[in-house]
Amino acid sequence: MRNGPHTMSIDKTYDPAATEARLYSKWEDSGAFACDPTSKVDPYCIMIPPPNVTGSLHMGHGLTFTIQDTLIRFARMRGRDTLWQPGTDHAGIATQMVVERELAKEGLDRRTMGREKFLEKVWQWKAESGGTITKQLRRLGASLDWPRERFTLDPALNRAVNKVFVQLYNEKLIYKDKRLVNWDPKMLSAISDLEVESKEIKGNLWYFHYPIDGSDEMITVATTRPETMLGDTAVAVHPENGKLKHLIGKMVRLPLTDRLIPVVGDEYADPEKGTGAVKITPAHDFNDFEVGKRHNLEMINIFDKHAILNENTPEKYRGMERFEARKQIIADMESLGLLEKIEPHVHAVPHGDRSGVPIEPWLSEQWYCDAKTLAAPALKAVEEGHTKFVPEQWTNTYYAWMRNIEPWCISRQLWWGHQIPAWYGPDGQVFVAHDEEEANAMAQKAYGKATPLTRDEDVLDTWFSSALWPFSTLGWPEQTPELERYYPTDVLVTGFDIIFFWVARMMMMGLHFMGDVPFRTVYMHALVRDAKGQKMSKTKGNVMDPLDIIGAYGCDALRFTLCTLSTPGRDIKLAPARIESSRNFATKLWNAARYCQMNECVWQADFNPASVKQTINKWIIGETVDAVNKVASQLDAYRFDLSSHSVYEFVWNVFCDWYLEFTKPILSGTDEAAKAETRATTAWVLGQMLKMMHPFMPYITEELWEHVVGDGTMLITTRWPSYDTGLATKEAQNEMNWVVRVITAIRGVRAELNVPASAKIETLVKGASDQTQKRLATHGALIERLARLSAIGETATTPANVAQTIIDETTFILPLEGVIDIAQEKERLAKECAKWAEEIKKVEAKLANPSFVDRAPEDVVEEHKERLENARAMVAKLGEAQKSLAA
RNA sequence: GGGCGCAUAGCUCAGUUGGUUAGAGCGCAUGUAUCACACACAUGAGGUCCGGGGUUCGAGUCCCUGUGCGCCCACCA
Repeated sequence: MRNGPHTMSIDKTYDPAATEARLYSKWEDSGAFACDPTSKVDPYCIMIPPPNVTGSLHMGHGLTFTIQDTLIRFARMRGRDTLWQPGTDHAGIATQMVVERELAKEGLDRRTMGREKFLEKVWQWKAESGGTITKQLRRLGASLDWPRERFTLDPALNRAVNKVFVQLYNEKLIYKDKRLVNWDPKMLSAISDLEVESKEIKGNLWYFHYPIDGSDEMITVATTRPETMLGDTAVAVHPENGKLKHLIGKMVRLPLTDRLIPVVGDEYADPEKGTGAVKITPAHDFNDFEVGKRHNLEMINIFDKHAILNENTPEKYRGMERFEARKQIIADMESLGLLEKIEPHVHAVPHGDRSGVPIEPWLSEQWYCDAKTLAAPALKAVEEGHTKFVPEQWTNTYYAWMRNIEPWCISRQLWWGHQIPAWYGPDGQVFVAHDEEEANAMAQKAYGKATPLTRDEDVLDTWFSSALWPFSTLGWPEQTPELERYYPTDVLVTGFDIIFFWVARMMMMGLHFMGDVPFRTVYMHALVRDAKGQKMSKTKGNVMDPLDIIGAYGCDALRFTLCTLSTPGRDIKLAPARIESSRNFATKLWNAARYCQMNECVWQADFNPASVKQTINKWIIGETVDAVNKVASQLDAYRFDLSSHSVYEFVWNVFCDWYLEFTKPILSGTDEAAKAETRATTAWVLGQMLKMMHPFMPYITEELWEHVVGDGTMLITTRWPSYDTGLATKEAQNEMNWVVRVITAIRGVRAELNVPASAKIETLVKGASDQTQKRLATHGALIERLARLSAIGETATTPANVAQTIIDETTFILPLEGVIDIAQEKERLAKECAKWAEEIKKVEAKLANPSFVDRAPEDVVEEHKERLENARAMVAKLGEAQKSLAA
């Protein structure tokens, strides 16, 4: 009879843990995850957003990787040659901070260790903890092509980074500049604008008097940062400010210092703000820097890299930390009688997103990338539709940022990262080269002799190497078959929080170096929040660990839940109840499969769905085809919520609730031909369900595939169903819908009249058409079983005191005399009658409106007419039924 | 200051180019140990589609406006 593994009976309960461990290895070992660069079929590629190498899986990962895996599995089943490129990111600042913290526990400090020793430690740390995230990805069922795993600091990727750097430098798109940067005094590094987070701070506005030189007059300025006054080199007033413009050109004696500074006229000074006069500290404020440039002002840097006051400040303040200096200066100004007042003031203060400390605009020499130039083609590519955002509204966010893009500060004063490929000669001459050898050769040429060079100490912003990810992982700058085949990739799946950090920069670099966009579509998913909609955070204690959830409910339950909640434009509120219901869904499928096995519904490889004769089988095959197509088109539209819902509805509400119940009378009956056909159909439908569920719930479906099909194939690599839509017939659908309506109606009457579920009662039909007669002959046994009837008879007249329900032209009579409460039944009928009467009123009003009849499309009008007719018939029949009760 | 999103059942959310009686899950109520499944089955209750105005024969859906909530960017006088 049966052969292969499917002869093993399906256990009474599904054991996710055992299944997940076994099947993941089976898939991975079989090579199912691997792409085939030599293949002739269409490629499909997704680049993983590389998680931090030392990180561990959180719910945001859970979501993004579930979506990616769902897409990859779906594409794979549709016969595409899929590459889901795995890898991890070195995450410069984040990782360096983690390792520094670890070292601090041992009483070690990177500065005393030195660069080389420290980097050794970081690599060691990476070796120890770097596997965590990839192991966890496997637990999610992620079907990544593991042998192709890359790390952003791999030597090959370093070569790509250097090549890009050198070329952009030669094209003058990377340059060194001395200007204000966002300086993080804790990290002791410059950071980019994007790494700065504004935080609302309740501070003060201090009003200081500055004496005008050679007069008794004072000019008053307001500041939130008193300590910077030591670096003031001017006071600005608006050139048209009537009250203050007479001071332009005068000199001010800057208190606490001996310096004389000018009053300048500049439009930056807003007469409405503060006192109308503003102190100018060009070395410590971005706006003041611009004012300083316009007026050729001196720039006095008063901080060292720790934001401690330096030798450019009066001796008294030297060595003070910035906030300590602030207090002292306020006190000193007050004792000089130069503090006018203090006003409470709420303002935004920039903080380093990693260090959490206020950043300091600080004058230093850094490497910059000319993002404006690179952004132009990246903007155009989206405008022309070469890359599309889903949901579309993110396009605007992308545009807005790209159009106002500023130079990108790419150098970091860290050790962990790609060291900048620039070398300096003794005189400071710069040699930007692919490697030291090339730099030496350049120096030899420049100096006419071998000259020792020192390498730039800085490393590149992590996002610099991430920006190259879509092509560096494929082997660029080598012209590999992979690069040729998988670039541009199909879709990038990511959160909107890194649209600027990463998406925009991949676009810029991809277009510049590959001449094409890195991905055709960008799918932006939401943020995962807790059940109450709060952001998950350790401090709030509301973090849900995906691995805990997997342990408790199974991986498939978590994945399915995340998909169902993935509605575009809405954050995901992850409630345990939802995960539970997904787990229940998996159990439902499991039990349905058990039913099939118990009833010997055996998969037949040569089953032809067009050959079935039984209406229930024709019907379910049509429903299956519809469901498969619906799921596919919803997945194509990235509607994971709708597609998972469609799957759920079909499996539970169509297959389990109705079809399996329909099979029962046949499978326990005596018509062997019908039985055989139904068994084969059931197995076939179950197989199709496993296929359509597989992208969402890979484990349980693969496990059941072994039992149901058992021919040694793996579901992961089977083909997604594609059928002739002609398999769905309107007749079968109408007929089975009618059966469902009859059963539901009778059940409803029974329940409302409190007929015990165990009581089998008779029903009589009155006024049945030929079609209904025929249908009753076919499906009578089925209706009897599901509506718990003892028999279905016929009558020409309505007996007294019975319950009735009307389906189309037919009245179904439940002779419950003595059982039912007449008054209650009357009320039930009256209620239903009222509902239809309401409908009549509404539709009549519409049809009586001449402009509706004139202007609405004909079919809509026709439909309304039918509705009216139907409603009138219902009212008439219900009226009759009521009369029969009164008799 | 600039921009974006959301508001539908007690809760979480669907609702396609405007067109039957606005749907689902959870929760709730009632009943059921029925031979796949109590993580289940059956039946039911539950809605001012945020307020106001407009377009239209017809608006949950389109436009304007108001309110509430959330997010992004800019902003250290």
